[in-house]
Amino acid sequence: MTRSPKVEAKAETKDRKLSNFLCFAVYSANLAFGRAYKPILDKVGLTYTQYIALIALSEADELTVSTLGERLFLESNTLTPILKKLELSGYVRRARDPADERQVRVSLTAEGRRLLDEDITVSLRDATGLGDEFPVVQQSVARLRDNLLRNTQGEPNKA
Amino acid sequence: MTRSPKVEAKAETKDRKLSNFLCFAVYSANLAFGRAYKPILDKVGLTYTQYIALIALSEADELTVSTLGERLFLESNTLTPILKKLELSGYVRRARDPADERQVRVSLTAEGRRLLDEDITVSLRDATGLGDEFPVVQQSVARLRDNLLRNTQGEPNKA
DNA sequence: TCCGATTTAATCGGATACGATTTATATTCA
DNA sequence: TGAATATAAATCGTATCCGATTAAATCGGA
Repeated sequence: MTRSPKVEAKAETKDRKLSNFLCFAVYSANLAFGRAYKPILDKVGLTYTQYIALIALSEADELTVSTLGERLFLESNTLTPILKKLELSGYVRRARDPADERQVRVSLTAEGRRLLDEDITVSLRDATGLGDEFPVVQQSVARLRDNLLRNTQGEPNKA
Repeated sequence: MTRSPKVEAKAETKDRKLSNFLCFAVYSANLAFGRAYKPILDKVGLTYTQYIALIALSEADELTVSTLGERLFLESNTLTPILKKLELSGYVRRARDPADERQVRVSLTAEGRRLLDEDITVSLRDATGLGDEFPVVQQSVARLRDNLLRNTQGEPNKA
């Protein structure tokens, strides 16, 4: 009943299914989240990423673009256009820091803070169907992210 | 030691921190995966999404664009440009189905199959740092995705 | 049979991601 | 001081995502 190495190799090949890929689970779950938020955010004229940026700002105001980017894992090339739209929508203020004109400080407007206080996405907590597992999954995925970033950072062409 | 409702409400407000958002965890983990794959996929001239599409095709060949889209949770508006690039790269074949000219059948080329057989992303399994938890997290995230899609499908303006 | 309804891809416009570059400001040190 | 360096944000080109529409092929009922 011992399986030969050849059979095991073949079994491994068989295992390469989409459903076995953690990256695909995360990829498709992210798409699902975006679609779940869409109808809710449409009502306030926000996109998914814009909403996430607002949440980041609710934690600490007057952040620079780079600091905000560190929290969101994004850089100015992605963030700047998003913040400009949020400014145009009236949810955010952008202003050059007088002490260092290179930096742009971003903060919520009263309108932006009011929107976040409404907590428009409460209903989605149930939609995840995770129940008590919710915080566990959250922790696992966050840890996964941190591990990936740490273990693949700065070794672009190792082998 | 009983906390007043006001205190609990304040605690809930505090909970609305970025790190506590499951959607943000998934969002940022997806970014992290994309960055982890980038240096590996650059060597074979593929993008993250293109690679995921190839994996879906490795399971079943001669899929129509819609069927492939069902597995990837994407539609032709996103998939068509990706498949055209994969065809241009030589990893995929696209052909109208003679039995129904509306449909386009997609299949791997020998080159595409050879690429998948190399299993170029083995090294990333360690980078997740999840160890034995790997399949558990995968299942949880997949379940999260399925729940979200099921619980938010077709009720675009419920309340 | 034939024409309207349906189905399938493809197209188009807007909004991210992101590598690479550019611009403006600040710092450093010879 | 002032030229080289460094830093922060913005810009640009490419590749997704996705809602809406279009074009082509098929189906279905009178």
